[in-house]
Amino acid sequence: MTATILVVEDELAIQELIALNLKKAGYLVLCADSAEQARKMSNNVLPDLILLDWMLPDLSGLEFARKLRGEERTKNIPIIMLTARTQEHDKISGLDAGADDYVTKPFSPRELLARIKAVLRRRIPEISDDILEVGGLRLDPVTYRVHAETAGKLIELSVGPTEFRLLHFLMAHKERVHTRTQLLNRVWGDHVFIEDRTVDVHIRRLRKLLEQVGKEHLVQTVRGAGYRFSVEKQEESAEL
Amino acid sequence: MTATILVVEDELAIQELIALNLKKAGYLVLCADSAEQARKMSNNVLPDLILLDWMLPDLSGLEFARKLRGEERTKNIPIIMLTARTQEHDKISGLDAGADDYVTKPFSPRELLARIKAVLRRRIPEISDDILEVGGLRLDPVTYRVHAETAGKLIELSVGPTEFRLLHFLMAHKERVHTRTQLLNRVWGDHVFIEDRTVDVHIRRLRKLLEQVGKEHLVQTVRGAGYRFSVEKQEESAEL
DNA sequence: ATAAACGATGACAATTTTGTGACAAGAAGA
DNA sequence: TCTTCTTGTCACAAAATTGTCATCGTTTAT
Repeated sequence: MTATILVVEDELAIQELIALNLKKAGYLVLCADSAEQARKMSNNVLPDLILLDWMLPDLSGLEFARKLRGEERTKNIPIIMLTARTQEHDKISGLDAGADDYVTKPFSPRELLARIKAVLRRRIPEISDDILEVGGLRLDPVTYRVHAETAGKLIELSVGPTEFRLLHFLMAHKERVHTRTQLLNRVWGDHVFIEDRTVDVHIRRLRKLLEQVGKEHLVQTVRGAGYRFSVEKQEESAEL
Repeated sequence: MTATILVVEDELAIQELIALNLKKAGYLVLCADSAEQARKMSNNVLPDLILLDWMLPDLSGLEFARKLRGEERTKNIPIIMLTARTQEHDKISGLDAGADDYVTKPFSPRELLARIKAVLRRRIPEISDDILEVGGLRLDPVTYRVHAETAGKLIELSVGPTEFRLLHFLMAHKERVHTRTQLLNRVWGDHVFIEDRTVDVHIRRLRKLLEQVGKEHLVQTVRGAGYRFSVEKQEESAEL
């Protein structure tokens, strides 16, 4: 559960404060006060999360984030941007460059910690190529096939590429509710500009497929939140 | 539980003394010896509490407090005034400017610490994604599910989005009374324009759900104050 | 005791959210 | 090129949620 966090911040007072906070919270902390130094550090140790100030002496935090995202080794490390600016366009370009979250100065250490926790918790393990078997469904990422077991018989479903990825993701993270935006980011990709409602349509298509084998209950709607792949029944509240 | 405290005090000896004490008590400390310096610091970091000397070289502590109160980001940070004067009218104008408490010099570190603790205790903690289990209820923010244990059986409740957030908040801050306005701010959001009474209705809906599993006693009314989620039984008012 | 304040409750209409079929643009393949 | 599939968006239908109100029951104060 302990994670290593790399703090890139050139104002030493702030750097120190953050470091203290993080250490108290049980994280391992690395500090750098420039992009160059940060680069060197991440050559040796790959942190679990990077806390990155927007303004750095040698390179803008934005550029640095882009660099990190560009390299295979570092591209999946979550980044939290620390920025003094509050303009909307900055938010967008910060997130666009791959920041997972951002915190504007002045920030409260308490809030920062909460966000760090949130990002780390959100960190979902990479999807592997393992065969997934959940709720009578069997999905094989290698052969791209989905089979359903109904009454002892195995039936293959013809799933389109997108539905396959969607189902794959949902099965890999079953029981957990995913917002439409999360699904777009994880299944379609981080940078797509697609309507949230599109997810609904694909969920619909997925359900249609699962209907053929009587498994449509596996994909559940959580009103106001998102969707969930779940083996447990969705409980009807007893009526009054 | 650890909090960040900004100490604004121009007498270095005192500043140091305070800082030492606070650090010993496990707080994170930032120091400034002028309003100007304090302002710079609060551009970067929002402390959980500000310890503010009445007399500063550049600006009176009073004015500084007013400034803090005037800005959206800082207006909710509790302030403890440190003053050498003991006149009643100073107390009043100090509190008027938004100080939550004040301590007169000379003070005992023990007293200062006690007051700091008291002020910080009022602070409402953040909500996290942890599973909450209270009074036979189990709420899981990740799966968006609420289960109740009745007679050894687990029953899932179908909770709507708002009731879910409300229940989440109440459970996260159990045993504490929340006014309707506080609930609106924390559950609905800060800037909504919704009637206070609406909270009643949602409390009612929540209770209705909990009734199904015989847990309606968990949500209690505190007349004239607000509502409370409590495991302890509501006391029968013993008359005097 | 009576009035005033406060909270509980049921009803309801407006709004929000989700389901669903259709469609056109594009991709892939023959 | 001509099909065939896939996919993102839209419009509308269906369903659930939610804020407000009117009313009623309780407690508190005068």
